[in-house]
Amino acid sequence: MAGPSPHDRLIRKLESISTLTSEEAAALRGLPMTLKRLDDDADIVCIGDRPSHCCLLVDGFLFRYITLPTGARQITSLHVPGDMPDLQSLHLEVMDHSLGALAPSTVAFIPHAAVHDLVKRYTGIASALWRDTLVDAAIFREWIANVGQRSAYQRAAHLMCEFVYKMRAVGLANEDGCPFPLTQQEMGNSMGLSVVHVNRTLQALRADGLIVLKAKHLKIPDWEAFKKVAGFDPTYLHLSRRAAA
Amino acid sequence: MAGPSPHDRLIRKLESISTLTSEEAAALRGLPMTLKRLDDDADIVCIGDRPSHCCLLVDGFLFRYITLPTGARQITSLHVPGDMPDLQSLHLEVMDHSLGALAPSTVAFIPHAAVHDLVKRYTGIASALWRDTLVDAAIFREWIANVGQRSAYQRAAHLMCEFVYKMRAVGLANEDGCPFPLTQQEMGNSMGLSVVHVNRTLQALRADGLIVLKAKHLKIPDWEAFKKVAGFDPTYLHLSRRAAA
DNA sequence: CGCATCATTGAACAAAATCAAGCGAGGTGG
DNA sequence: CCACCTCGCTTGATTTTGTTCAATGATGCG
Repeated sequence: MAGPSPHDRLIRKLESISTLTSEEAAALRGLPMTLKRLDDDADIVCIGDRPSHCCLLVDGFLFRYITLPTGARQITSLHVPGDMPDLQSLHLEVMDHSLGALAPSTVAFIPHAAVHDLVKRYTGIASALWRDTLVDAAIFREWIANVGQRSAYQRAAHLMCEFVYKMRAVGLANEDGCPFPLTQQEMGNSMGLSVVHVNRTLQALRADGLIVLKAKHLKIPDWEAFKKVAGFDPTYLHLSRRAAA
Repeated sequence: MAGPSPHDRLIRKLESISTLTSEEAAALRGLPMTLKRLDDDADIVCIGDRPSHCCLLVDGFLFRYITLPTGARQITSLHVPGDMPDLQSLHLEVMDHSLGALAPSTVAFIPHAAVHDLVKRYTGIASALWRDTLVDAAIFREWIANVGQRSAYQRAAHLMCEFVYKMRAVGLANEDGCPFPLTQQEMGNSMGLSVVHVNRTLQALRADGLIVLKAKHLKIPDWEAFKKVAGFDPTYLHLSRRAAA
C-alpha cells in the first residue's frame, strides 16, 4: 500500500493542530523532500549532531531518547506519521538527544533552508510549526507528570491512551484499535520502569479487560473506562476540533 | 534594591540563549509592560485559562505544575528572573497546566498582541522567542530522564545543578552560591518523591559534603564533584558561550 | 506568646528493581 | 526440512528504594 504522499502526511498532521490556508498548504507541497527507508533500531540523528535537515516521518514509528552517563536510556517521546520530531533543530543547532526508529520506517529529509524560507514567507506556516513544537513541549510536561506521579498501572494506561489519540488524529486508528510498535523494554524505557515490571503491569491490564495487546496491535475495548483508569485528559494534545472528534 | 528594569531582565535572558541586534533590543525595550507584585503561592494562570497576556518574571521565582485527578501535584519547571514561563500561550490558546509563584515575586504582563507584532516585524526576535520555547522543551526532556532514571540522590543533585546554572546565566549566582527558594515539599513535587524521602536525601547530600543548603540559600562547595554525582551535562540548556562561561 | 509552616525522625509497609531462569515464535543456515 | 539461535516475553524469589503514617522539633512572624 502506497498510502498518502509525504506532503499529505505533513499537511494532515499540521491541520490536526492548526488551520492552514490553501495557499499555505500549496506552499508546503512545494517543500523539497528526500525519502529514506530505515531499519528497525536505526538512529537518524544522535546527541551532539548538528543536523542541516529536518526529518518528517512518513511511515513507521520513531522515538527520541536520552542516554545517561550510566548507560540507562530514557525515551522522551514517540512519533507517528506526519510528525517532524527534530523540528527543534531549526533553532537549536546541537542535538541534546537522539532520534531513532522504533520500527522499519520511511522518513523524508527537508533542508533547514527550505523550512526557514517558508517560515519567512508565510506567517501561518511559522505559527503552525511553532505551535507544533509547543504541543511537543506540552506532551513532555505530561510525561514528567506520568513518570513522577502515577503508578505503573496508570502510567502504562496513560502512555497507550496518548499513543492511540495521536494515531487517531492523523487517521491511523479506528474502532478496532491501532498498531502499537513498542516492545516491553521500550515501554519500560518510556515510563521509567523495568521490563519485568512492565510485563506484570500489562498482565494486570489484560486481566482487568482494559487492553487487548497482541502482535503489536492494541485495542481498547472500553475507551471511557480506560481513560478513567489512566487519568487521561486530552487537552494537552491541543488537537483541533476536527482531529479530536 | 531596585535592580535591573523588566526590559533589561528580558533582554539579558534572551541574550543568554540567542544573540540580538541592537535594533531588536531597542524594539524589545518598547514592549508595554504592566507590573504586578505577587505573594508566595499566588497563581498567575490556571489550567483551562485563556490568557491574553504573557508574563515576564522580573523578580522572585515561579513554577509550572500539573494537578492530577487524584490531587497529586507535579511541578514541571522552575523559573528565574528573565523567564517568560507562559510564552507558549502565544500559540496555545488554552492552558494545559498552571503557573504559580514559589516566593514573593514581581511579574510584568505583556499583551499577546504586542508580542505578535514584534515577532512579525523582527525575525531575530521571532527566532529568539521560538528558541526560548525550544530550550524549555529541552529542559522538560531532561526532567523526564531525571524522574524516570535517576536515584533520589542523583535526582536532587541534578535539580540543584540545573537551578544554579540557570541563575548564573542571568547573573544571579556567584561563587557563594545562590538563593534556592524550594521547600522540601516542592522539591518532592518536582522530582516525584515524597517529602520524607527528600528530607533524607538532602541529609545524605549534606553528610557527603556536596551541598550547603540553609535558609533558602544553596552553596555547592565542589562543583565538579557535584556535577559528576548528578550526571549533569549543561548542553541541554543551550546557553550561549557568554552565559555558559 | 501562640500559631503556622517547614524540617526531621522512626517504624511499618508497599512498589518496583534486581537476579536468575525458562518459554516460545520467527528466522537462518546446514 | 529441521536444528538451533535469537529476541522478546514470562515467572518466581529476593532485595532495594521509596511511601505512608504518625509524631516531634525548629523557626519565624504577627
